[in-house]
Amino acid sequence: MPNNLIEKCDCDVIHQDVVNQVKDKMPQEDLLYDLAELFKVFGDSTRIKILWALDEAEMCVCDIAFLLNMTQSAISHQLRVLKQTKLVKNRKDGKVVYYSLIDDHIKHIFNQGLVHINEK
Amino acid sequence: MPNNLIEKCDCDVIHQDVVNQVKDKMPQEDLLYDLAELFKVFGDSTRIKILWALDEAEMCVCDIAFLLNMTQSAISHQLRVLKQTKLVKNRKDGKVVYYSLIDDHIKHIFNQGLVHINEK
DNA sequence: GTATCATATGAATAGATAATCAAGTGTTCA
DNA sequence: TGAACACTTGATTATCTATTCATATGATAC
Repeated sequence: MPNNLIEKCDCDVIHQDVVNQVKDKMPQEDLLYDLAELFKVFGDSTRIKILWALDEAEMCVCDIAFLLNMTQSAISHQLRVLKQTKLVKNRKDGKVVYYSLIDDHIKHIFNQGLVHINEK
Repeated sequence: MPNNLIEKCDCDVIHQDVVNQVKDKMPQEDLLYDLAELFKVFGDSTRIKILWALDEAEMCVCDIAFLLNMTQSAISHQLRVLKQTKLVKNRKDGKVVYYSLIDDHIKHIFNQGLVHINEK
């Protein structure tokens, strides 16, 4: 154990061999952080609904707000988040802005999540 | 539009046909809520790390705390969340509590997430 | 121009949450 | 029995976040 590290766990029963083995197999810190950030985006039912809806059809902000019975402002804020995460794109037609999905893996990730839920 | 509903969007350009079509295809509100709750659990890098680690090997609280350089208490709190979500289980051996994964879909969900990240 | 409409945005607020700290279980072992 | 240990738990706190409200932008139509 390097002595320049302040280890926060001072347990005696640590299984060093197992821990080292696992440590070697763990992905980069950054990658796991990015992964958590992605799931954080999915971790809100409003955004889940928006993504699910956009997987069915391209829609304008107004349509989504009406569909989910929420204010246009709330939807707009969430669409901003989804756009920053590169999950949705938009096109402008006059005053109206149409949103659609970028990534076609999304539904697959959702379905895998549902598998877990149905098994509980 | 049923007049007993307070619609929060009063736009004029709503594409009624599209909205209705999407509405029919949307899963139950509860299901999408549960799905968001699941992803919320994945939306924290500490929990992601714990789950990834436990996918490699069964470990005690102490091992995980040491591996992630966090306090045992913080890990214990997160393990509680993961247990409530039925993502991990534990067994007791004397003073030591060993945790392991329940669901083998988890890694698959993570890998799908990574596909999205790598495509950005 | 200006009125209207669809959307965006910034500030504010209420609610959620992750880590910390301190105290509590329950087990082992001397 | 009681000290030591692995872990849990409850309260607290700092931080984050989703919605709301008010206002801004940018396009259309008159």
